Amino acid sequence: MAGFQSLPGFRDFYPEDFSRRQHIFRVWRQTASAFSFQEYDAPVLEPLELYKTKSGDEIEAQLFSFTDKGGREVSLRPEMTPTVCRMVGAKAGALKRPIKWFSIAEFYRYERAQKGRLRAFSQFNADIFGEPGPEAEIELIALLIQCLAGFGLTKDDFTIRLSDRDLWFFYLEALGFNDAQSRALLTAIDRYEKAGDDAFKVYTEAHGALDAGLKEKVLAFLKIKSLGELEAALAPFKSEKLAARLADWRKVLAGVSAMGLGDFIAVDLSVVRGLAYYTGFVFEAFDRKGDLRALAGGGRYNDLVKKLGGPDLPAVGFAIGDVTTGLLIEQRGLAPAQANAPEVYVVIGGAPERAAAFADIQALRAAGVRVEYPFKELAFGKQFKAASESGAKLALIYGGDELAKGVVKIRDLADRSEREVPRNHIVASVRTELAGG
RNA sequence: GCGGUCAUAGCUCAGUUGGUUAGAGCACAAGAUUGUGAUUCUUGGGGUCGCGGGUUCGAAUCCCGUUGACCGCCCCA
Repeated sequence: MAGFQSLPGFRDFYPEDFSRRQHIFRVWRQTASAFSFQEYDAPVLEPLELYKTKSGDEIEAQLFSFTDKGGREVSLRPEMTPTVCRMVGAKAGALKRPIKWFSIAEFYRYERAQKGRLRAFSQFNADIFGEPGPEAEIELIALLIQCLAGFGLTKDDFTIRLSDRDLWFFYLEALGFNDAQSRALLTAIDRYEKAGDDAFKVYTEAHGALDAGLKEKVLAFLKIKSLGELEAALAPFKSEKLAARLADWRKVLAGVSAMGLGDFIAVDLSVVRGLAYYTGFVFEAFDRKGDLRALAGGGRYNDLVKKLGGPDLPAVGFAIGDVTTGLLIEQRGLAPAQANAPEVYVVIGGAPERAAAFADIQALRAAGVRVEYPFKELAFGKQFKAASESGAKLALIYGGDELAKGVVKIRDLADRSEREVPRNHIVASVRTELAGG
């Protein structure tokens, strides 16, 4: 056993693990491109103050933060949102709207590792800046769905729960709660699913007993699971704010349905995300079977760019983690097999044939074909075994008989058929064969 | 930060009330097999039993500490 281990919550990516993660990244990147999002990246190390400004001083306990040799207080990035807000904020005037950006990056949090939660993990982040209307939510929710459906996951595997922090605030205001009371109630609502009635303790300790009738209304609102129920619940109120929120809800749900993704989305007002910086719609993606933690989460954060020193710029965004996504893909048997297997395995008769084989191997590789061959001289039987185990589709046979005739034998390793092709056409012949011939 | 379970080969694990040189399957490597692959057989490499200390004539086994993994709580950007 080696004297050193990786740090807790950090992972080594052996080739098999790496290719699993690459598959996840590939799907995310292709999907984001299809939605016409632009990729960016940023520093792994940022000023500690950036995260304290966004999340408060308490966040430091959960950061990989330290003082650098120049005396600067710094932190490994725990998330992308503050960074991307800074980047967009700095050049907001020069960027074409809508600003649709994504990134795939590794993040670091000083927390106790658990299933689906590590200290170093990767996330796909997608954000839209400069669009105040629900069109941005439609675009992002569709992207989120496709980022999971792209693995072969279906509406039976995951669901998007949609909620709305502003709607909650306006509703609680209409019921007569003040701002501080509403905030305490949202905390209770966030924990209600897990803690039940105990969730209201924080509220009652700070603001006194909660009127039974009002509590019932809050709980009824929390249990709303459809647009129809929401409309009915809001009907008695004559609030313009509530009417405007309802109009946005109709647009989002209609837009997502028109894309054929309506089955993936569920109205669920019990999701409020405990994060104070969200200002409107919030949404989370969950494993349907419920034995994994959240797959993805996001929402609208219209005040954050300004808070971090930029212009007043509306924004919506979400993030998906690689850890939980990987677990779900694994559980559903959707992991790809041998993603980077060679396409061609070259079987070489002996030393005299090696030079000819090398010339063609290099020509094929330069043409982009994935080619493998044995380093040492081996019996034909062993080479065919190795070819088969490599996962290659084709074997090219460079034997004395073939080279004397100026040909190469191509063997299809799946159906075991063979044919001879002229050596000077080898690249074109292999391409045709790989294309399905 | 708190509580629980666990740690033996690359992987999955066995290992008696403490007793000689710590085992199996899989995986890996070589040979049987000098022009055709999934079988079979033979052989081989690989472990200071997570690490440190203690008890004992003797520790993988018992005790203490420590590190790590997993599960739950807190938190979850």
